[in-house]
Amino acid sequence: MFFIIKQKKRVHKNTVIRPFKAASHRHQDCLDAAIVMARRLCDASGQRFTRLRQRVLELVWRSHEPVKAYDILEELRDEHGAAAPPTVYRVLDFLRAQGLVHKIESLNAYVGCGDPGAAHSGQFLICRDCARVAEMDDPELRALLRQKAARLGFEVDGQIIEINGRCHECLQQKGENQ
Amino acid sequence: MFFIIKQKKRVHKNTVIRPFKAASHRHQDCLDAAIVMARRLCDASGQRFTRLRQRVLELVWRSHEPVKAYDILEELRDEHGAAAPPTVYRVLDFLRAQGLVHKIESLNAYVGCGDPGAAHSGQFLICRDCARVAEMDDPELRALLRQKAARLGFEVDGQIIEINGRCHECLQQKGENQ
DNA sequence: ATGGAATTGTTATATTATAACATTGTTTTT
DNA sequence: AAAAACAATGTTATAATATAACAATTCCAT
Repeated sequence: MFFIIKQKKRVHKNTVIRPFKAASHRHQDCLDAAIVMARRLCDASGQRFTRLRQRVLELVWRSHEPVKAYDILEELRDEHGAAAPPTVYRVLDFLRAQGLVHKIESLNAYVGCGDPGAAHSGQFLICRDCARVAEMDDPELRALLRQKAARLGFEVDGQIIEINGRCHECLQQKGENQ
Repeated sequence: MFFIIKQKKRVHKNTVIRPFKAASHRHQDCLDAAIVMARRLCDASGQRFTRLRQRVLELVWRSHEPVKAYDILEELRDEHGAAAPPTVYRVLDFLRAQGLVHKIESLNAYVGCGDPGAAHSGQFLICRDCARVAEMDDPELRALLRQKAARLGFEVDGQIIEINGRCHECLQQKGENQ
């Protein structure tokens, strides 16, 4: 008797959560998507997605480069008079708690999360030429890390991974300039 | 014809560069070793291992917990009158450039490197109970990271890995207290 | 000993972040 | 609808981290 086992072709789960987008991409779409998702998530979890919170999230998503807290602050001041550091940091803390925003520790700056909802601490690729940031959330990487730590008897409950280097586009440009 | 291939037992290269030491360890030995290595390295590379630099390195190695720049500053002031932030930051920059000290980005704090000489940006395990830090430098981990990044066309030239969790000792204690 | 380079000192200020309490806004209860 | 309870934001002050710019000192090679 035979069992024909259909070998499931290993689906390559896409671990790229926030890719390096082509220069030509319609960034407004990124922004819109982020806001829609944020609203949905907040609704679902009973949190209030206030005007201020939305505005800060928009500012974080203004580009694919990490944004500094004090840059956000300055924008808010231009737009709406008041605003002091706690305003910004409180909102950033809120957005981080919801998984909508990540902090890049090595830059003291903030980026929008490409896949909020699935709580995670991603793995960031930081291009030193264009300053943009991509985000991965790779299970293999996480697993290996956990395994290596376990060898020392260490129990992982969070990881910060920030990789510096050059993105595809900048590498190409470098090639052209030679 | 046969070839007998002696399967080389995979030597498990020790990737732990700075372990969690038992509470009972003679810490003076850690400190002494660090200073000796530092002097040797500086001699070899024609750098000056001055009194100040040595003193700061000693302060960084005072324990296995990361040390804050301003704590070092305070110590220096107690000992020797003057001293201002630039003094400390300059020395820390020097020690980092020599690979003698690492900065833990997520803590804004500094730890001594367990294996200076071999230039590297290690992988840090940070215990959230006892605050101590261990350092690994695992080639597999580095390779996987590089490989995953390469899939996105990203060329890695440095990584920051800081893992939060609980060290072996603290896990054991937690067990006892239950 | 002297000129040049490296190191350290000094003063001022920039950058990043939080504490503590007051006010306003929103929801729930009555 | 008024009041109570809570969440969010405003406001003031200050803490914590880090660098710029220039002066003084120390060290080393000649």
